[in-house]
Amino acid sequence: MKTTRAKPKDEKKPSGKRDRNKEKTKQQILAAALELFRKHGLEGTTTKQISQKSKIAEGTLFNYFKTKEDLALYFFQKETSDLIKWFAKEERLQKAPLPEKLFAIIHRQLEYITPYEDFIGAVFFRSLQAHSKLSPLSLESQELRLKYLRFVRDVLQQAEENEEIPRVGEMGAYAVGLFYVGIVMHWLHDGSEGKQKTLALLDRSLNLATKVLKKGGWDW
Amino acid sequence: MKTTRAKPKDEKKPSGKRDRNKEKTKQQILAAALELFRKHGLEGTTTKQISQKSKIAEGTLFNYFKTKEDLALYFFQKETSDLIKWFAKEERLQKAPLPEKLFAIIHRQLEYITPYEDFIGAVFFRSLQAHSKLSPLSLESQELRLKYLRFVRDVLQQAEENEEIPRVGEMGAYAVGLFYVGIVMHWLHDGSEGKQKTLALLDRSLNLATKVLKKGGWDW
DNA sequence: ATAAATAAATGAGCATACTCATTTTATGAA
DNA sequence: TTCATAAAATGAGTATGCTCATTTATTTAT
Repeated sequence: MKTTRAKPKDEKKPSGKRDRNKEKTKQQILAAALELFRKHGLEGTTTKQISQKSKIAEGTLFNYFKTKEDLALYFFQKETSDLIKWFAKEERLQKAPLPEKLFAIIHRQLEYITPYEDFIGAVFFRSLQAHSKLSPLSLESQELRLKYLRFVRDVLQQAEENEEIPRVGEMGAYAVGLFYVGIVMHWLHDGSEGKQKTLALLDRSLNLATKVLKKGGWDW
Repeated sequence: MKTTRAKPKDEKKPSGKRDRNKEKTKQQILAAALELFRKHGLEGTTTKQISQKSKIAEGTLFNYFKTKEDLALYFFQKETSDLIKWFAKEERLQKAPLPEKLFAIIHRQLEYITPYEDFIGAVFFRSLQAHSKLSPLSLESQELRLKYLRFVRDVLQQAEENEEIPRVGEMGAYAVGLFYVGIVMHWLHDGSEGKQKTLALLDRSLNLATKVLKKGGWDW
């Protein structure tokens, strides 16, 4: 095996063009879809438009993504993984007190989704639902949630170790996640300039929660 | 005006048959839809099936409900109004301490949705999203949310007046609503016999929350 | 009772998410 | 280079949610 001519750039696998094309096509689709979703929202974007903009046949789209929602879900996958990467680099933030950390994290998430407001309104809540066999989102969205919860749990664990807060364990991460859902809900309704109201709410509630936690009584 | 013959049963408006038929048809549709949603879920039920079962033409369905989701939303409208009626009759419960009240309320909600689990999985979260102009849910679901929040606020207000808890105001209702969302999320994932785990979680968290609230530090 | 006006029902037709049998393209072997 | 095989692209076809011009049923006026 691996007999014939040597290729200019060495590659682990004898294949090449195929994989490269595949990846390129996938990226084309994602770029086109995100652009269209941002401009016209989820329902306002047809798979035909996406495939045209990606310069592929309509059928091809479904070789890459099982459903249009799957495609939309990719946005949240990227959002989550970008968030985690970003946080890993923010050294100053790592040492900040917990409420500041959480504020920065959620604030960044809100900034990230800002250009996609309409789209988010239509998809965010669906991205939460898992299981229901009929929904094609099930498995992937499940994984996504877990990834996010793990990230939050790590942040909280650090605060536990620093004795900033008592033990909150898994449930703490779950609570923060739910809190985030509530914040996004508020954010979607928030008509104030620059969504100030949501940011104020975010700040107040995080401080309150931390104060309450510090005060103890968390005999879970 | 109002000249001609007198009708046997006096009616405010001269009309009659039309309104009665309309109401009957609406009820037929709702009954058929709920039955099918329960059996086959939301996606598993076609509008054709619903109209056949309702003995109407497919187009007629859309004279009564703008979209299939609208039809699904009716379930939650009924759930909420049934809940409110139920609570109004539960005199013993009215006098119970807050955590017990909230437990009973949420527990009843969970029991109500139990036969529709698959369906709920697909629709519950969508019913939360408002606004997004594209979603036909917007207005009605908004109203529904407000109705529920008002109900919870009243329950909390009573607890405030009895000095069971400090003032929590609007935000308290919002928090309970969000908590309910979290519970439903947990419930959907809960594979334990009779959803015991969710019920245990419900109990524990309500007690904890009340304890924390009583301890004070709620300088919102 | 009859006709005019209005409301409701109808179903053919449309748009679109998605499928699948067929065609095209890339790969490895001879 | 040539062929056989496997992967990927294709687009006509399908199912379904929903629209709308037309038909049918009910009410009001004469």
